[in-house]
Amino acid sequence: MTKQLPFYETLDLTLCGNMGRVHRLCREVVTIAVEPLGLTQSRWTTLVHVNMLQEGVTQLELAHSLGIEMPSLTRTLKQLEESLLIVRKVDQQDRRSKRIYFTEQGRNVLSTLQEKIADIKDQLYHGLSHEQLDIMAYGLVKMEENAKKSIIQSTIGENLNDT
Amino acid sequence: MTKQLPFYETLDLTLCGNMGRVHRLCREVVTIAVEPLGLTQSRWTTLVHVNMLQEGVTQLELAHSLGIEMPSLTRTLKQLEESLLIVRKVDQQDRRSKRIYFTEQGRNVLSTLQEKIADIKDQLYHGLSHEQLDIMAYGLVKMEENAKKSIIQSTIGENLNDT
DNA sequence: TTAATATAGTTAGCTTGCTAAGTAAATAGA
DNA sequence: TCTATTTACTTAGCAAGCTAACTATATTAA
Repeated sequence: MTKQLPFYETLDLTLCGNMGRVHRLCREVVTIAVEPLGLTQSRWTTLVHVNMLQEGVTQLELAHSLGIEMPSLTRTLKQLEESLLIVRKVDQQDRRSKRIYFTEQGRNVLSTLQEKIADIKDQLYHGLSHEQLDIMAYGLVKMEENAKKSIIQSTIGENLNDT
Repeated sequence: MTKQLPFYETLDLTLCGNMGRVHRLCREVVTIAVEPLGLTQSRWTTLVHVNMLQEGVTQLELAHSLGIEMPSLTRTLKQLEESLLIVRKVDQQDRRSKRIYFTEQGRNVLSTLQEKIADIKDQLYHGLSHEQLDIMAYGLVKMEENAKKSIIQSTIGENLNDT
């Protein structure tokens, strides 16, 4: 009833391609839903994470939470600031870092956004049990660990070649 | 032993972000490994799919298999052709379509590529059972279906507004 | 047979990830 | 205290996904 496809075999050929495709599709679903708010994928994701980590978060903390690099975040924050949804304030304790705050308008957009996301979540996970979703989460975390380990080892290999 | 994270809760906030991150990381692992071959992610993925669907496949069939749109594929094929790994021949039965074939050099690259991918697959799936991987596959397929259904419904909604 | 529509592929330009290299502020060492 | 290094962020430009709009060929209908 639950199993269906030989994942191990399927991915033998396409590796992580399936994940990329599903990711693009899910992203598209949300983007269609939030289009009236003038939000693209990177913008709505960023708003959700700012709220999750609390206002006043630094850009570095935010980038880490989103799993993206600083330059990618810089661009998105610039766009959000231009749309008057957030403001960036220099931290007076450490004037290198900037902290993110919502504007009034930003908070309104966030609350509409969260309602829409809740609806979509139900649609996307339809037909999957909490148990199955937990196993998927475990698998994703495991693969992320494995990938990072592998990347680190490649980097060490490079450095050895330098000497 | 297997479960660990509350996926359902985690994704409540970040939705498909986890998938995107894991996808980017896995892609990076392969890209590092195949860099000596001068292949980027889109190029090696395309080579693997051409081989999977057999030489002589049309661009449309290939795009569908890769889960990407034609313009994305056009660019990648152009690069692969410039690197002398494939050739595109106009189908004489239907002169609109083009069929893809490997060059001698392309076949050599493919075989090295496949060895490397097999190694990486083992690394990335390390610590996951076939059963867990099957559940992940099922979940991905299910989410893909759900997402497509949702996108179709949005499109219908748009058309109704037009009348 | 000719005009209208559909299909395969291309081109142009957007989004959002990335790395490399730069600036300005903070910290460590001489 | 003054220089050197590290850190937070920015800028510039590449990679690879996308849509919209184009060309050329094939099909369908008048």
